[in-house]
Amino acid sequence: MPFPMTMELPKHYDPRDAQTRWLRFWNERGFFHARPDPNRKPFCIVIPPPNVTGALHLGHALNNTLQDVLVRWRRMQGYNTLWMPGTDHAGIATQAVVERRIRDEENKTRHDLGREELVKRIWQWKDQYEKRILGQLSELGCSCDWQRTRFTLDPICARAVRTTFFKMFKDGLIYRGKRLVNWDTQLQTAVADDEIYHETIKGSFWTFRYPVKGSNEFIRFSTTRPETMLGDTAVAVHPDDERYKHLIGKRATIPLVKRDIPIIADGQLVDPTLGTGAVKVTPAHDPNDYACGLRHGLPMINILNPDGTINENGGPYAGLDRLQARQRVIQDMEKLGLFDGCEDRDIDLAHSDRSKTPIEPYLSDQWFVKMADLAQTAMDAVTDGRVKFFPERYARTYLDWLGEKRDWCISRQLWWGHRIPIWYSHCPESQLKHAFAGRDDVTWRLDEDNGRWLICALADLPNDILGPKYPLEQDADVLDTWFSSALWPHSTLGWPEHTPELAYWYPTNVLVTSRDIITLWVARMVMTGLYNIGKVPFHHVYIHPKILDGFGETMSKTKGNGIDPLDIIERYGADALRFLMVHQATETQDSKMPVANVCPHCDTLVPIKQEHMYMRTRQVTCPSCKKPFRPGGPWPAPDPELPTAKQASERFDMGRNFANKLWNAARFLFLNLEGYKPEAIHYEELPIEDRWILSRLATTTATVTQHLENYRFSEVARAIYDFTWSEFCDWYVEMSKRRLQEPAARPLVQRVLVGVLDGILRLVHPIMPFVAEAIWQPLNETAFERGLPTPEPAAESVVIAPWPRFPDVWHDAAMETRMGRMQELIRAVREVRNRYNVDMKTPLDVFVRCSETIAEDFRTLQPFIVALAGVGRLECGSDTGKPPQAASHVTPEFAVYTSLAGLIDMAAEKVRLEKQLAEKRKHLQAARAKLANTNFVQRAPADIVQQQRDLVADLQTQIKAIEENLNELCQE
RNA sequence: GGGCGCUUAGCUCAGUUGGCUAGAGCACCAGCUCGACAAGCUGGGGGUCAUUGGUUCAAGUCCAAUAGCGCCCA
Repeated sequence: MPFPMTMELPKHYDPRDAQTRWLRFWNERGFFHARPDPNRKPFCIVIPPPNVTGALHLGHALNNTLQDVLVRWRRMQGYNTLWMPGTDHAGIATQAVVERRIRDEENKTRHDLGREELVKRIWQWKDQYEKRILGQLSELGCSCDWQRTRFTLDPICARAVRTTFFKMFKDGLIYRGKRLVNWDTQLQTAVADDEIYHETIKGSFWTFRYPVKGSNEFIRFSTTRPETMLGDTAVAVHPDDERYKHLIGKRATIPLVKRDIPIIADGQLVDPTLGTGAVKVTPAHDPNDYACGLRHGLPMINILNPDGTINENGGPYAGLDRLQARQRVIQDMEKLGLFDGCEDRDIDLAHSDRSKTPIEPYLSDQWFVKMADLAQTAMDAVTDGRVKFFPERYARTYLDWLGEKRDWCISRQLWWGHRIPIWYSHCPESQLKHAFAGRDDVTWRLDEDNGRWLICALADLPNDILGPKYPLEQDADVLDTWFSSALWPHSTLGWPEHTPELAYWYPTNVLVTSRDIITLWVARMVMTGLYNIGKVPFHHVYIHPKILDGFGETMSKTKGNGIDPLDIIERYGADALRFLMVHQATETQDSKMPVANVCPHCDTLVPIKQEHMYMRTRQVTCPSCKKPFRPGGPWPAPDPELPTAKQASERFDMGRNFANKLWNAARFLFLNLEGYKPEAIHYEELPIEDRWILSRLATTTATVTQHLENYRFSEVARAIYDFTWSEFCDWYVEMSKRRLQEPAARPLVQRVLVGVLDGILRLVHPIMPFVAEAIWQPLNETAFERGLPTPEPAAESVVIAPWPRFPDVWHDAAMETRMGRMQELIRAVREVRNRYNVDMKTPLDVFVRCSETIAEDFRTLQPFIVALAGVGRLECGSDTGKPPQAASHVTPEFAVYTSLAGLIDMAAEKVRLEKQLAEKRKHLQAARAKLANTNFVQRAPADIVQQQRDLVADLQTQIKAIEENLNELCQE
């Protein structure tokens, strides 16, 4: 061996080793920490803060990988890059999880524990999960500035929340009002519309009668919720319904509570063709009735206590649970002879996502933010282009929702969250003026409904600040989580302080999120950003697809079809996970990810079936080793008898294999770098193959950069993968092998190999940072000075290496054509070899008929053709003939004859050629038909027409050649 | 009910502004341990681009309708 090995990498890439080693290195060097520096261009992303409710899932892996790709790329481009990490307290979700645990483990409610103790417990939960989540992000390779990690309840965020509330209150944007809310009687809080789900249950539809006052008549109506009769304040009929016209304006009596209510006409609420055509109206307990109540100015009678029992308005039914009350109401109406029957019916019933119990529509006091002006400013920001959505169509979701300008209910009856900074007092105003004289951090307004003061303050007010006679009472509720999330882009940067960070990085550059929170979160961030700062929070919003399971269902813990990113990292490596995430991030489609259980005994992947979901299957037998295991799922405890499977998906093979391929390409280089000397390359002096790979490298780099700019992540992954594997490894590395053995050629090919690898590592780093660094570091030891066209000392880490850019002139279409021809020739010979089962050790003689120019090219490339196709004799030229007993392959530019003396199967060869001939003739016919069409020739662009003409000529040549070959075969 | 997507090879997906003989990974078939890589190499088979109609010289790509699937809003 003329050149001894210099350095040998292990045969396989070891993701675990790379992850631990380089993560530590990056953190030690502080690459991810950023400080404002007016001399540099800023780039900033704030993380969509994950909930501390639970650990991260694959959706988070996708979301955060894409952010990290952008951040690592921009950092390499020289931007002073800040990725702000943090977590969200997720009010109701987290409180519900902790409450449920306490119920399960200690059989206690939050009321048993008390507010202080419950909140303490939730903080413990938060600490545990925040740590877990940040750890997961870190293992994923996220290059966040960990020193700046925020939490939506921490003092910095709290100050922003308080300041915003105060400002809005002062500006009259926050008010107290009644609202029909979705009441969760178990958790005893209102839940948002997006926190409920609908389920069809078997219910009943009862028909009753109310006597009409001052007549012998009755009015009949039907209901699925008889107990709400206690809160009825009207009976409505359709204004055009002849059956009831004479009753409109009269009154009916609710016998159970002896209340007289009007019979009203309402064309919106009543469909005269349904049921009896009369509808009881309970404005305080039904959304449609509520709207009707507003239209007609009806009283709204709340009949429920917060726990779902009937309150004092229910008269004799007070204290009963609503379902008990329902039965009593039915019985009592029956006793009165006013019950007219009951039928079964499927009812679409809203349930709380948090407690899984049925929702009660419930009229309660809540705090609201007026949306009219705020929403308009946020809409303007998108319509005038200050905020742009990628893909564009999502702007519509945003604008449609904001356009409704529905006031935002911001109060939640919870204990976990930002307490509403409002204190109540019944004191005379003079008392307030006296107590708060000269203070601009306190403001108040009269609550006219209750005749008391609403006092809002920036800092907590002591209860006795108004003196012993007027103790202050703070509102018990907390703010909607989204209120603090809405401030995230500026609160994390230190607002309301005028921090250098805020001045430097706000507005941030892009928000990366999923489409389901465009309205809840994105819209509100824009509103508050504009309101507090006067500038949009970010210029771009990139909406990425969702990852579904193999059956097209969203992954969730309850279904047991989710995958823990750490399972994937452990099995395939973080790079593999990241690569797949980027590869899946296409513009339009959600992507399905079939999930499998990994047999804990033999490591076989056993696909999850739909019937396994929701823990319906407790035991699966491995089809391979026949041993039983428990499928992965949200099991409450380990099974003492059965091991539980981890989950995986074969889809990640692609990423793992790619990382390994890149690793091995590097491994090959390291085995061949002995004697490497950095030196500038001179493009004009390079041989074809070098110019070709540089052309491909330059093109790929430009393509990747452009796709990144447009958030076309999938294309980025694809371009890098194809270039690295199908061009660099499959062709250039193979071609380099002989040159490395030639002392004269070796220095140059080493430089190009190193230079291209260096470029690949930089391109791949945002997607697969660990493998990139794991190669970059040893490369720094063997080839510290490198790069094309002029070598330079390498950066100490690929993380801070400059993003590649190559001269435009390197892109050379002609060179790519020439190499393409060589590849086709080699493939043609290989195909013959495979077909006749001739191994590579047996050289085949090859004859090529082609133009002199092409022949010259082939002669130049002859060493490669010989090596890669296993060619013995190679003859090319315009008068090269077909030897006897040869297989042929015809292209528009050349015909290849591979000599198969003694091997050829004439009949099989003939069949093959005839099949080809038929195909070519078919295409020729199609192309001719096009050209025969005068419209085509006249109206299509000239180059397209010419293209067709060329195609016809090519096909004719090929057909002629095939025909000749066939003739000759027949004669042989 | 309103809106937004999707339907391309057995599976999972690409296919930028209409201009190819429609691509990839996995799976499948055949061959290969040659000092980068079997997590690999070489070659192969496999598609009425959901259906119908329209626009166009030209449609997987644009328009409309139909069917199925998904999401968001009410």
